[in-house]
Formats: sequence, C-alpha cells, structure tokens
Amino acid sequence: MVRRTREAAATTREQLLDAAERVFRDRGVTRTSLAEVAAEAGVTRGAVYWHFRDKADLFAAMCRRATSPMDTLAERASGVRTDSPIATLRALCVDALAHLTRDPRTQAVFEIMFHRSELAGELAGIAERHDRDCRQARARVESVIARAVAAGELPRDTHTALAVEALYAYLTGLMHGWTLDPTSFDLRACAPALVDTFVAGLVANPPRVPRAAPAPPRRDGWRLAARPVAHPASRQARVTVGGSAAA
Amino acid sequence: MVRRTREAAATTREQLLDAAERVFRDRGVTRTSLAEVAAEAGVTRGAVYWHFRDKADLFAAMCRRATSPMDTLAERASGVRTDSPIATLRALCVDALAHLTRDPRTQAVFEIMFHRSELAGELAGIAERHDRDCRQARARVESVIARAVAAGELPRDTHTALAVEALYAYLTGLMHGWTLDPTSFDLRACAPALVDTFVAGLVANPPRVPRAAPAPPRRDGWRLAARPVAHPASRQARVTVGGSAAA
DNA sequence: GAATTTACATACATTCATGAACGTTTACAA
DNA sequence: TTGTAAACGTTCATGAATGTATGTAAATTC
Repeated sequence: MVRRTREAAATTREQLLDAAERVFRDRGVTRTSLAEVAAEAGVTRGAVYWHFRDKADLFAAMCRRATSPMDTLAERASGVRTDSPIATLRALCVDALAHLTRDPRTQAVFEIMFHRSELAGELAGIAERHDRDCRQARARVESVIARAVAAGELPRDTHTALAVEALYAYLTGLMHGWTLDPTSFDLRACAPALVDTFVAGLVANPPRVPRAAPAPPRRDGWRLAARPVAHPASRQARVTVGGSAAA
Repeated sequence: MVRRTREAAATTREQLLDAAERVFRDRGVTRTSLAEVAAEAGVTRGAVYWHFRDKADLFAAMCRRATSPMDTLAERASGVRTDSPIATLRALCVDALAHLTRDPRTQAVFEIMFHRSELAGELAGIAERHDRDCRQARARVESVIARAVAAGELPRDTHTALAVEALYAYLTGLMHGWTLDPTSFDLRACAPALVDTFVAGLVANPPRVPRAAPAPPRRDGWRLAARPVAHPASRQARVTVGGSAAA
C-alpha cells in the first residue's frame, strides 16, 4: 500500500491507537518497540512515524482518546444545578466506576496507565500534562462539594480541598486495584455500595479546616502554654493543602 | 577491589539496593540499565550480577527490603486482642500512612512501585509474588474487621471482604497520589482526619452482604417477575467477592 | 493533466543493553 | 601455607531499538 485516501489514513491512525492499547497492555509501554505496535496494526514503522512524532506522542494520543469521556463526566457534574449536590457527587462517582467496567477501551488504557507504564524520561512531559487534567477534574469535583456545604449537606467547616483529595484517592485506588485484577471483586455490582460507604463518611465526619484559620487570633490562646511551640510556622504549614486553598 | 570480607560484601549489596532506589526513581525501572545502577553504587556490572541474578531479582530484593515494615504493621494489628477492633484498625491505617511520610526509603520504593515500574515481562513474576503478599495483608485486615463485627462495632451484615477492598483501595489511592506529588497535600498532618472520615463511613454505612445469601430463598421472590432474569448465575456471581468469602 | 503532496514502505547508521566468559586478587578453611 | 572459592573487574559477541533518510505510487490540487 502506498498513498491512501484521507479517511483511510484516519482509519490507519485509529488502528495504530488500537494496536498500541493491546501491545502496551500485554508487554508494557517501555518494553514494546514501535515495530511491534506497527506489526500489530498491520503496517510498518513508517506509518507510526508518519502519524506520531515518537512513542511518547503515540502514548499521549492513546490516553487522550480513552480518558476524555471520564473528563466529560466530571465537567457535566460540575455544571448541573440541583438541590442535592451530594446526590450529584454520588452519581458522578458511580458513573465513573460503571463506565470503567463497561468500556473495554477505558479498561485497557487505565490498566496501562496504572500498571504498564513508567512516568519517567520520555513520558515525563506527558505525565505533567495528565497531572494538569487531573487537577482540573479535582477542582470541578471540589466545586460540587462546596455547593454541598452551601446547601447544608456537609458541615460548614468541611475542608473541601482535603475532601476532594480523599474522594479522588478512593476512586483511584478502586480503579487501581480492580484493573490489576478484575476478578478480585465485582466492581460493576458493588460500585453503588462502595461509593455510598465513602459518602456516608464524608457526611458523618468530613475532614475539617483548622479552627485557628477563620477566627481572629485570641490573646489568651486556648491551651497555648500547655505545650511547647517549637515550630509554629511549620505547624501552620502542615494543615494547608497545596495549591487550591479552601475559600 | 577484588575479594572482600563478608561484611564488606554485605555492604556492597546494601549499596546496590540504595543505588537502585535512587536510579529507578529517577529514570524508571525499565529504562535504567544495570550499568547505571552499578555506577551509582560505585562498582561495575560484575558486582551486580554477582549479588543478583538479573534486574528482576534486584528489583524484588529492593521491594522486599522496603515493604517488610508495612507488612509487619498489618501482622501485628491482626494479632492484638482489644475490646475496640475499630480503634486498632484506625491506628493501623494512620501508622501505615505516617510510616510512609517518615521513611524516605519507603517513599522512594513506593514511588517506584506506583509510578516508575511496569508489571510486565521480566517483572511479571515479581508482581505475582507481590500480589500474594497484598492478599495476605488484606486477609489480616479482614480478620480485624470481622472482630469489629463480632464486637458490635460494625453491623452484623457487614460485607467484610468488600470492606477490606474499600479500605485497601483508599489507602492505596492516598499513597499513590501522595507519592506522585508529596506537595499536593500534607499527608503526615492529615492522615488521622483522612482515616477517621473513612472509618466513619464504614461504621455508618458499610457494604452489606446480599440479603438472599443468609436467609432461605423465598418462593414469592421480591419483585422477581418485575424484570427478566437473563443470567441468574452470573447475577449471583456479581455480588460475590473473589477468593476470601465472608465467614 | 502536470505538479505537488500525502501516506506510507524500506534501508541504513548509530547507539546501547544484555549475558556470558574470562581474569584476578584476596579472605578463609584445612 | 596452600588450595579453594568468594567477590568482584573487564571484555566480547549478539541483538535490538531508534531516528532518519530515502523511495514511491496514488490522491489532491490547480
């Protein structure tokens, strides 16, 4: 084959991404050569180098194609206006987990991202970009949590940034473990119950912002003299959450 | 240098493991050659091949050295007898997170395991072994949760196996995210609050075992005719948790 | 319909990691 | 004290992956 039509070229590109998903999952990203990806797609390395600059570019394109539906989920959830933001949050989490269990492409790429790739060297730049996407998604979820606080579904002193970090870690951990071994537990069936357990924890006892921050400093500091204050600055820094401070 | 004393050889071995931690973290496991590890340790590849069969063997030894303290934590927690297993569980989780924030070796190796290694090819066998260790740790934690149920701290119909999976995912997710960027939030200071939130969820609304299992099957199945039952067997399998079924 | 560009295939030069072989010196056992 | 084996260092052959350079026939463009 030589010069093919525009649509045929687009098809070739998709087939290369499909092939990358299969080969990366089977052999790991770093271990697989572009020749293997090309062979799996039924073309030669020339086609790969035509559509993608190098392996990192191919990897990034593969990740984008698979993760965009998840990002859309968070985007929509942060947009809806409802009287129960907690219900929105719950639905978002359940939908995200359900989507993973239903879409084999998402499964493959998440398995690759979690267990079959190293965020170093060539992929370091990709990791930074992906990190920004994750921060954006977390910011969107935090807005939902903030609305839950405003609606009285969560306590006023809820540390929204930390709560997002916790929720994000929980979902990440579930996906991490399940992609490693989908037979370890039935994620599709258990997703609602798993999410409900965590949401119950958020409602019952969420992480709180430190008392000292909102109130004006008292002259007669509460139990201030009871313990030695070695490093007040570092102690203050300990309870801050990097980047997005709670409003 | 040539033939050295026994202790000197042991020192060389430790230095190789130390070097592996640094180089693997900086460049990723697959991308680093054993020559780089040797150079970082101040020896040649000959020394590496003397102490370890190949890169996978070196990687396994590095992981074992770093993860054994964590395993010991779970082992001890499953051994203690107290009137509040929930308190034991909480302490175990907080200790595990705190240990990660305090020990730089644990930090490095967990960062490598989470973000700088691919579980494929040469490391596939290592992954299987590591997977068994994790299952054992989870079984130990499940015994603690089962005692919490027996002590009345958790509902009788708590799905202990799923609860362990959830807790394990939460901790894994926290470590996964924090090792990727330790400045994203202050894990050391927030660990108690983060654990308390999840434990509160476990106490308030843990995952439950399906009603049908303990009770005898009803003739007039509840809403059974309301929806078509396509694959009753697979539906049953959906709510089971692989391997360790709840007692 | 000629010119140009596209969408690949093929060939090549370079680099680099691996594992094994081989050498060497010294700690240690007898 | 002498032989043996431990604890490395050094060398080599092999293979494989990368990026680039070049070839080429068909699809577009004008």
